[in-house]
Amino acid sequence: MDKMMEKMPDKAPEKKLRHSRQRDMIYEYLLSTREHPSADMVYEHLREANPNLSLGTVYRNLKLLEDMGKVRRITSLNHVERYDACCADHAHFVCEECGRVKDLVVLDAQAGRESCRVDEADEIRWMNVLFGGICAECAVKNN
Amino acid sequence: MDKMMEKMPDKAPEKKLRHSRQRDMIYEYLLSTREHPSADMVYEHLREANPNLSLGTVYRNLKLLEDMGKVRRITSLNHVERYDACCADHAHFVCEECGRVKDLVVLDAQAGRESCRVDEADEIRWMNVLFGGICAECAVKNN
DNA sequence: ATCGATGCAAAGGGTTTGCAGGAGC
DNA sequence: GCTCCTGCAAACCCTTTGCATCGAT
Repeated sequence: MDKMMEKMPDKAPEKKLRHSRQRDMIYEYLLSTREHPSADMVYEHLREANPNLSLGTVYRNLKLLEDMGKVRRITSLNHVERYDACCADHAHFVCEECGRVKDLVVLDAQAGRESCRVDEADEIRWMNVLFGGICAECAVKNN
Repeated sequence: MDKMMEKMPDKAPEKKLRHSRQRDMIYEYLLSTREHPSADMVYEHLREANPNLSLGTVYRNLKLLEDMGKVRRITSLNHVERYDACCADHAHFVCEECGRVKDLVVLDAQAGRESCRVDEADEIRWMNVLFGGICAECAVKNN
């Protein structure tokens, strides 16, 4: 039905990566910001210093970085993926109004898993905890 | 940046809904299944009995039902939204391989919220807890 | 010299929308 | 009969991809 990821059971042929300036820039930007940018936000930001960077390159490298486990994708709002360089277990809060994404500290990720009673036969590879609502800043603006 | 939801602070003009056979069918199907169908899956299913149903109608009604709070949207995998008629707090597990979405009982949703230390100034309207991995069925198939 | 990475632009694919005709009330 | 709703198809928009060229090793 959907064409899901076609990963072989964890032993992909893995062609070797070559070094690339663009990939470095993208990863460094993700490390430096806490705004959880979308591909387009990354593109717009880096393009200032690098006018002929292409959006396709941003997408390709974000996917590579994700496969390498250096970046994670937060499925957010309105069909736009947002990216985060920090891969530790933590949750997010999205504001429905301004789209801002905030990090949340998860006190006990293991407890979170357990509290959801995941079937032991299902293998969990990741968890994504997302809260939505109106952030303090927007609430003030709306008064 | 994104064109977020344009909801007035909770008192939208709200034009009155008229009854519609299509909307009933869609909602009833969502109530009857536990497979968390995408818009397209709803469309394909209902089209068997109703050959000139249109996909646009399915999307429009899913959005209406969501606004009415009768249906919730689970942001899932690969940019496909999936829908669920049950609006109680519960979590989901998506299989990366077959795309199946399973319901999880959340033992204590309030504890879940608290364990993530959401800023008190941010107003939470919903939460979405999603686990991903390989479901038992696919693990067997891959052996 | 090889082969991965890039830029560009076109194609994909899920979702939304404009419009004319049809259905609820 | 006034509006909302529907079907159809085109438009949208984020993301992916084909291709010729560039660049890392």
